[in-house]
Amino acid sequence: MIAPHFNTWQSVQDEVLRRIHIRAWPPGSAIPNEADLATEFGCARATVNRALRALAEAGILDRRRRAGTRVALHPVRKATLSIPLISAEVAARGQRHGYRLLARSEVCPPAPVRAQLGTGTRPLLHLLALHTADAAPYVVEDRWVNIAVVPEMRDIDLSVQTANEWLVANAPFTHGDIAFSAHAASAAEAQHLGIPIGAALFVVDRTTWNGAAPITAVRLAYAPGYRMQTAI
Amino acid sequence: MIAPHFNTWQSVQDEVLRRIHIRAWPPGSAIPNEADLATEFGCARATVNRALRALAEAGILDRRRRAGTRVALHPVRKATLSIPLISAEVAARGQRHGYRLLARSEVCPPAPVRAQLGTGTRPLLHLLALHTADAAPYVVEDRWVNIAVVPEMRDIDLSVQTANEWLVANAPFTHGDIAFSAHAASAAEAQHLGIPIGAALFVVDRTTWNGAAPITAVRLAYAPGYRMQTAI
DNA sequence: ATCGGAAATATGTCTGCACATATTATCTCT
DNA sequence: AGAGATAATATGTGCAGACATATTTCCGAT
Repeated sequence: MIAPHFNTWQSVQDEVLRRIHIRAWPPGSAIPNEADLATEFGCARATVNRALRALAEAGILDRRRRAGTRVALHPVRKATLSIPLISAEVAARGQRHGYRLLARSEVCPPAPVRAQLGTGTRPLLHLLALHTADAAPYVVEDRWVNIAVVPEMRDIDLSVQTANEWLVANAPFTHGDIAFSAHAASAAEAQHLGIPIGAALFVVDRTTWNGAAPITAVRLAYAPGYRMQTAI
Repeated sequence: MIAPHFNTWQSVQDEVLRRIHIRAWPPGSAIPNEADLATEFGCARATVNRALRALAEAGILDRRRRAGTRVALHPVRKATLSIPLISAEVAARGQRHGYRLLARSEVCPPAPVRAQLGTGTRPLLHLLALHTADAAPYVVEDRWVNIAVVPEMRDIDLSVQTANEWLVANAPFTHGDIAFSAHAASAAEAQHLGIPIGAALFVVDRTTWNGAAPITAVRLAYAPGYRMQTAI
């Protein structure tokens, strides 16, 4: 038998996937170690490592030092979805993005926002805006900005530039969290989106920090019909 | 000035992030090439490559051969969210998972499902099931299975094992797509979940293929209050 | 000027080697 | 038998060098 030859980490990855797929390596089973696979595949261990590491990142394999590599028992497939600017999102749909600032104030936020950001009773900049796609309401943006860490924002004309655009360009964040849910449209949301009260809205809640300092919390309520899609 | 020394790809990554943050390398600007950075950081080019590649995968950097590396202009942050089995999801919340098969039939699917799977007018296995968490309704599962590619499924008792559990163990998929949206509860969904008709439901639509052969299309309608959360 | 091919360049990746590190297995002493 | 120290092992990662590949730039022929 002639030993097949895999010289790229992609081809190694494909071969590993193939074996998992034909159940030569069934879920839960241990696969040979990197050194053995490298010998069998006729390539360097680093190449095998690259392939297996990528598969582990994708959730297909479980790897632990000394314990070896096994095929994930519960293949927790990971979907990666990109979080674009709303203007880019609308443009990608081939529509024209519009934006209107509906309200702006500096007030003490309600308890849930305070808890989320951890800013206590300090007043924050509160913004309410409507994004449109080809003049149709697209998403209502309800945002709280920790004005203490980005005081420059007080002087920005947010009727021409969206808060998010200014923030991504001027106040980068180190980390954040994002949550997706469904909510019934409030009276205000219904009015801005031109839909009945109680309609099902796709809602994205995002909070971002720069180190320990909270930057902003935003709730995006998308008009009915919105789908967030990705490949797995 | 003493040249700082970075010997792990993580530390290189941290330093690059730091420079992006302090705007030494502002959005859109090109950063030095790998060889120069390796010299400056006192490490191998492979180490710099590892760090920059990871940042590119995260959407922080844009890299192109010959053109070099630049800080992403529109930081399309990528969120990765894992798609667990529902039983694992419920268990992770510290609740007990329950499952009840509500209906099972082999019929020709409606047009949207036919279009999604591309199986034409061939009859498919249709399943309707309710998952519970600590006896409370959790999610309604509406699934179509391409029985032609997994005929063994005809003989499975799906009242004890969920269709998804059987499928992940016996009919692995090569790729798929997943979409998230919000929908108003239908009469049937409202009844099964014990909620009013028209309540806002978080809906996940997932379709999977094995190569060119469609395997299954499933719609998961979660009970109100469900949040899908991840870090960015 | 313009178009096409050649040169230059930055990233992509492979190799072979070494050592680090986490975790498991084993052995020893009580 | 049990607890704690010790060895073994698989993965994680670093390094130096080499070649591959995609793109851009440059230059010469028309």
